[in-house]
Amino acid sequence: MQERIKNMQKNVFDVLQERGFIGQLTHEEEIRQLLADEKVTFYIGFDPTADSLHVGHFIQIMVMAIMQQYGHKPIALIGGGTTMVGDPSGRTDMRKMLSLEQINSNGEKFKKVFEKFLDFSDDKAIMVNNADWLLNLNYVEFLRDVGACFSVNRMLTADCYKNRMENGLSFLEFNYMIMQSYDFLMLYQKYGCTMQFGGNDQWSNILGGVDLIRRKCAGSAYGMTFNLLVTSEGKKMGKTEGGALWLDAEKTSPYEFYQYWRNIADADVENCLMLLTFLPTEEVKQLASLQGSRINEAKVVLAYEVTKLIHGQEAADEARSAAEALFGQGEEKGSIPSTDIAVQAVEEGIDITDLLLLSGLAASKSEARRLVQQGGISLNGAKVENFADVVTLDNFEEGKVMLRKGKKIFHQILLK
RNA sequence: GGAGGGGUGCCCGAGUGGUUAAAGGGGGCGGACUGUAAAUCCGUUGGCUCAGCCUACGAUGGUUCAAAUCCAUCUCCCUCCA
Repeated sequence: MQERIKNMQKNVFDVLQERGFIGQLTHEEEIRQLLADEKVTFYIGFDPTADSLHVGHFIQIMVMAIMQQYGHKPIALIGGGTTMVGDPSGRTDMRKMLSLEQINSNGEKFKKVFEKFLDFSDDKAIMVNNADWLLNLNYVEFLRDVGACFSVNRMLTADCYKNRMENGLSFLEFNYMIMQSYDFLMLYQKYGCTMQFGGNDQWSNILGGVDLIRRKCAGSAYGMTFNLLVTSEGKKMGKTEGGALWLDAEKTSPYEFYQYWRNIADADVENCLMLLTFLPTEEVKQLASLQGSRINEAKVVLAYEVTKLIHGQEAADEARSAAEALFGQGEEKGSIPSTDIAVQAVEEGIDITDLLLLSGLAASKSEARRLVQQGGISLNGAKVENFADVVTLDNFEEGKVMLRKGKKIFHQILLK
């Protein structure tokens, strides 16, 4: 807490820069100055394309939270309107079109997450949905009013469109940039929002809005982008077997979530601590400087802190003790992923392959067989030698059996 | 609307009548080594009642003893022209 108060005196711009958030800026000096002198209203947009947010979004949320700590006012924009169009940025093919119902239900889930990280009381932050102004636009009116301000020639030079020139780009998607630019204009007029932030991939969309505000209102607006979460090798982070690393506990369990960060590469520890936790910079530097296997201590802190932010202290504690139990010494308690099985199913004996299938450790029997043949499966700590092995009640201790796949994936089967 | 090119396994991409469950690469998974790291090496990567069978090369129908490969129709995409 003292740390935070001390930080208060610093310019939030410097904090963001020091922590490695900042990517590109439209006007570096002006932005820095404004953030130091004024209470700035800024926005970040989130398109509800899935039923949960993921780590990429979390960085943006961190920025909003930090900005708010320093007295600035975030607008969390839910892209109920823009999702109807679909952002082509960073994509090689067109997005699947989502139904309005789907978009709305996703948007509701996003809302809940924002409420967890931002203080919306007393107008300290607001949440808006661009469906409110985009869905009922009059086409011709809009074209004359806003469309006239965009040069197709210039739009085509934008990176996000350039790489779609080969694979094709529909007119629908081509309009995305205009939609997002219009959002910024709306928020500028309605809430005095003068800054838009986003991931690096949003650069051209943000520029579009800055330009539009200048043309329509002769106003000054600014944009800033943040580095995407990538590994030291430049690969996108936050990918798991199941796709993205989701923030929703239903889609990525706290234990899996914890393990993801616990297993991060050495070289990425500092960056992740800076971007994904509120730990003071000095502490992060110190943790990241640990040498050799001691760097694992930093990974534990990272995993614990991030899990705590997303899933709460209790879930973080459970995930940590589960990990300690499985990988080291420690009482076995906590949240190891598990599957229930009926007693009668086991009484007659169940094939190990079926059990692997049931637990989700293998996607097919062939895969299960392969895993066993390659020595990748163990049951209660003993390697399974034969894929024809049958698991019976004798294998259960206190109503459960522990399966392990590979070195790090554990799964319990609970008798029911 | 016209002319041309193309749709192959998770992705990229070879393959133009049989020996092709389909080269090669990427990614994934497992193993070895380690620190629950990285790098490296080895193996594996459609399914099943697994040395046998089934399903697969955009879709449907056809030619053939035999088709991802030939023909027809449809469909989607790309390039150029309008």
